[in-house]
Amino acid sequence: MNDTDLAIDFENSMGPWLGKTIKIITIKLQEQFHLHGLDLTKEQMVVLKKLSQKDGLNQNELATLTLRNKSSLTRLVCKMEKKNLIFRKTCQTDKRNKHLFITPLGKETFLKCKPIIKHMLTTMQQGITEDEKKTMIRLLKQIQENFNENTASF
Amino acid sequence: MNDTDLAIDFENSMGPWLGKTIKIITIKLQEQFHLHGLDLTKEQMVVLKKLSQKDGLNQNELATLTLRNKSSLTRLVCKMEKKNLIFRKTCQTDKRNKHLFITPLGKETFLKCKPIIKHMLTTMQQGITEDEKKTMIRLLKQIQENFNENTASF
DNA sequence: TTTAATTAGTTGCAGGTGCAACTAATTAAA
DNA sequence: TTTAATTAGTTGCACCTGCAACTAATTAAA
Repeated sequence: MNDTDLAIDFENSMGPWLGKTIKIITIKLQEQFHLHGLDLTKEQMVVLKKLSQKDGLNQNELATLTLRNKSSLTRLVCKMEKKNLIFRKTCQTDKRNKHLFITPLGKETFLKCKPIIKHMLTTMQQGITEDEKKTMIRLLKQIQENFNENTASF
Repeated sequence: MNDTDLAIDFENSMGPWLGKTIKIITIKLQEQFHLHGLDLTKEQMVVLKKLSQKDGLNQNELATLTLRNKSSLTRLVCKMEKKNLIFRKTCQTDKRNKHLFITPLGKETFLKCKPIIKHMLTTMQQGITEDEKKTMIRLLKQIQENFNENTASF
């Protein structure tokens, strides 16, 4: 195996570009939350979003939905519970499960997030056509499938 | 402002798709490092990559290059120095600066990374044409620019 | 029915992250 | 030249993350 075989054209690969882009988006989003006086992280926002879509998910389901380790999720929801954004309720038919519910404060907070996120997504899409956006999403889905399919070799 | 105004079509927005994709990539990459017996994080790999491209960068330069807070970078390079992947050298002409250099072990480690990354990028690109890849990168660049340009309003 | 395996969630440990306050070194200004 | 402003890097604090070992509850198997 010579040097040429190992050479990677990083600049023409999607990986690094994806990484840099998501980093910028994350920084800007956090900046906006702070600027609007929202004491909220991106991760907490996603939890609020998921519970807004489907209240009462248990921790395991939410961890799977958000591609998060269950231990990570435990701590995330602990903090959100302390901040009174959500609350936990042990399932009575199966006491292992803890269902998560969004509180009125959580709902209110998420409502405040929405225009910020909307502005974010609009800014992000400047100079990009609807078709290009659809292409982008299609390609991202393809990448995700590539990794799901290749669980064995990858 | 009614409910319709606040509605966001998350599933047809690039943001969430980007977030999920990069998350999967990160998990898979870390998995591969571990499977190949490499005691290395994605972040440490990126540092090795940057120093391979340009040895002797100072911490400030490297922080900017990697879109990382300088305090975060301090800790990252501390750990990498302890693992003997890189070493620090205080600049003699300006003692505030600390230049970073890759060690032989660092070089060797990065060399071991390369085929893994290459495999990763190849897998990622399955079912995606060269043209589509170029489109994707162009759109990602556009998104990055959108945020750079709109620093004032965003 | 008693035991074994599985499942949901928690906790210790190690790592990555940003912000703000700090030190030390350098440069600019009074 | 003495003082003030700037710059590079570090550290405390708080947060997010995964792995592995753990508890408690439930289900399957002997």
